Amino acid sequence: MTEPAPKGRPAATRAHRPPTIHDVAREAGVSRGTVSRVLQGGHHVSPAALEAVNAAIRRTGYVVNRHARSLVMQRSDSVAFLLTEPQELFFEDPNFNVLLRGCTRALAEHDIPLLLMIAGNEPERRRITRYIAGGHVGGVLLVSSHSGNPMVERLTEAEVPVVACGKPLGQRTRVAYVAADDREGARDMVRHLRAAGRRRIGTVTGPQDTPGGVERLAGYRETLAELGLPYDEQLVAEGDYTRSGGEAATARLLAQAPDLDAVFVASDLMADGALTALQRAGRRTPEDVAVGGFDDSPIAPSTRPPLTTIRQPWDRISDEMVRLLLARISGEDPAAVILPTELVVRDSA
Amino acid sequence: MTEPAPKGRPAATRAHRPPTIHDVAREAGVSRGTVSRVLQGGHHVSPAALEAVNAAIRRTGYVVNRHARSLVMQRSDSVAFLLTEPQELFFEDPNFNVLLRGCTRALAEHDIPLLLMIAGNEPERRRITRYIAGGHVGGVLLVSSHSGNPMVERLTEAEVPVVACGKPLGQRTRVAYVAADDREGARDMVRHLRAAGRRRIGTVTGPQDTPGGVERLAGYRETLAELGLPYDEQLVAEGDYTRSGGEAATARLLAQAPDLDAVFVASDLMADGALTALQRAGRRTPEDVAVGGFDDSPIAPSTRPPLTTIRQPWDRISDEMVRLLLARISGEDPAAVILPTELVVRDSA
DNA sequence: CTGAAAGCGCTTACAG
DNA sequence: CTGAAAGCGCTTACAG
Repeated sequence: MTEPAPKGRPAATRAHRPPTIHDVAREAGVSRGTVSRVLQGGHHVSPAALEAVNAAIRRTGYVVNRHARSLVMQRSDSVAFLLTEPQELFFEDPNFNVLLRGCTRALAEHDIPLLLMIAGNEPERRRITRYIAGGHVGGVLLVSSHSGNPMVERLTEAEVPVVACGKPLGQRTRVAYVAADDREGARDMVRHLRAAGRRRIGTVTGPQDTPGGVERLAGYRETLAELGLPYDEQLVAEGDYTRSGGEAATARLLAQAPDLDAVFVASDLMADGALTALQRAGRRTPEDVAVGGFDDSPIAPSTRPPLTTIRQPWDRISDEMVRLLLARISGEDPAAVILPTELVVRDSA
Repeated sequence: MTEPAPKGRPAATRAHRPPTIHDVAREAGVSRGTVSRVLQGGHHVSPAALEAVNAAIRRTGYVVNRHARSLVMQRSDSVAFLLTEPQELFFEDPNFNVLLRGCTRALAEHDIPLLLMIAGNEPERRRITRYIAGGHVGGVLLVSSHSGNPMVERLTEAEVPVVACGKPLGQRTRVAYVAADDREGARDMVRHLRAAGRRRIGTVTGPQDTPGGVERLAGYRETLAELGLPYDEQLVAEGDYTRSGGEAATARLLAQAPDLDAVFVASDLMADGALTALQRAGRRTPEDVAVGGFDDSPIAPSTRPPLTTIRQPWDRISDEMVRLLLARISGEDPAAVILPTELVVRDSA
């Protein structure tokens, strides 16, 4: 007694409907309400009923219909990974990959799907704001380091739980975030450089409207003072977290302070550019000029020479971002989590 | 007359519900059915009603609730981007970024959310299969080049529309795919090398269980024959699409055929490794040994020297993958789309 | 502890 | 062309 297939039926329509809560209820000899209670954690359910339902679920291969659930619960079970950096950075910087990978994994462990959203321009930002504010997403993992990002405020206004990667700068509202201890990491690197006998230590900073840009420079300054080394503006150049930006900044440094014997570069990608600039200038690394990076990104082991750097604990950062977001979603107040970094010594310093 | 906020209300619950189809209907003075018909494309709706509804939508700021829609339509409006490559490759190879970025953009233009899924091992694959087969996804963009990937068959079995990037090898079922013209691209590169005066042209291939590995080698062989150059097994080494794999394969080539004066490397990442191997061996590029890559990946302009390579049209590939998938979802039969490549001449050859 | 019932927001035959 | 009504699969007070 098979029904004739309707003409032009879309490929997406399944021939046989997957089992519903109704099938499970019948199979287990209980009501749909009881099945639902089991699904919600099994509270207020007798052991016998619980067992019967679980067995029925197994037999039928039941999987909850998330659309139905989201509809009645008035919220989505998915999480957005929202990237608001310019797209070249996303292409170039392996850190984004690592973070995206880590968050996908951490969410998968909670069986939560990740929606990738990239907001490169204002129309995109508006579209995405509308989508998220429409309640299609349970929470947002926000990657946007530059100060004054309009998305932070818009999402907060829409009452969507948000956790940022890195402390959002220039925001009036308090937002939960996870960050590595940038300042302490910078201090470790400068101490390492000094311990290796360097005295004229320059730095290529990140953009000064990003937390990493500000904090790593602060750590550099503090440690210089602590070590009794003078702070010299000629020894500081600002980069933009790109490889070519790092190369250019290092070239400026070399022109301003030809006698430098070490440079702390605020990201590995920029440090790779610094290596190129030094080679171009005929300086050997590390013999003439030692180079220290930041991130321990996937490129660090394969630069020439391999990069001494500060490891950001990306897996832990991902885990904590997801943990904080789930906490926010279930009503907890925002919190900040700062994770320790680690010096990784290779050949460049 | 504000209600007291219930204690412990989850942050995700909105204070004021977004407008529903019901609000729009009331505002426009029509029934909910008519509003829905307008939403579905405005067929069988009088111009007056259509206008009234559209105005009401604008006034209320109505956005369709996708959960409700998916529930009643029995299918999801989202698309999965499914990655089944080993994760190191995802970290290292910028092509994945470019493709992911392109697909996110192309889907965004259709207002379709992208779910990122990474299946690194069998438990993951099972979990993801269950999720997708559960109907939580309207279709799948599959990135998996290695032959015999179990996901292809499982997804086809689950009757989920699939479009692959690159021709899936060793599958019994026919699956839609989009690919660059690997063979023709390889031919262009070998011709270019020969035109530059090279006679002992080696090649580092991709894995021979991937379409790119097989096709680019085939193009190499054909062109050698066409040019009257002998095919010499000592001139061929297999790589694994990683930078270090390319370096190792090139070192083998150098040992087997010390007199080679050019090498066609089947990916830019491996070509970067090849550059390192050559430099280690004291060979200058391009003076002693010319190097041609494949991909025109983001790293190509910044290798040393900048890489001459074959451009894969990633934006078009993304567009076509999304177009094909949408066609599949609306019931069309699978198709294959082959896109032309382009020689990009820089300094390495 | 458990069942019956209402309702989440939408789409779609079915009559008119 | 249009409205009333049923129903998608689930959750959750409300009675018992």
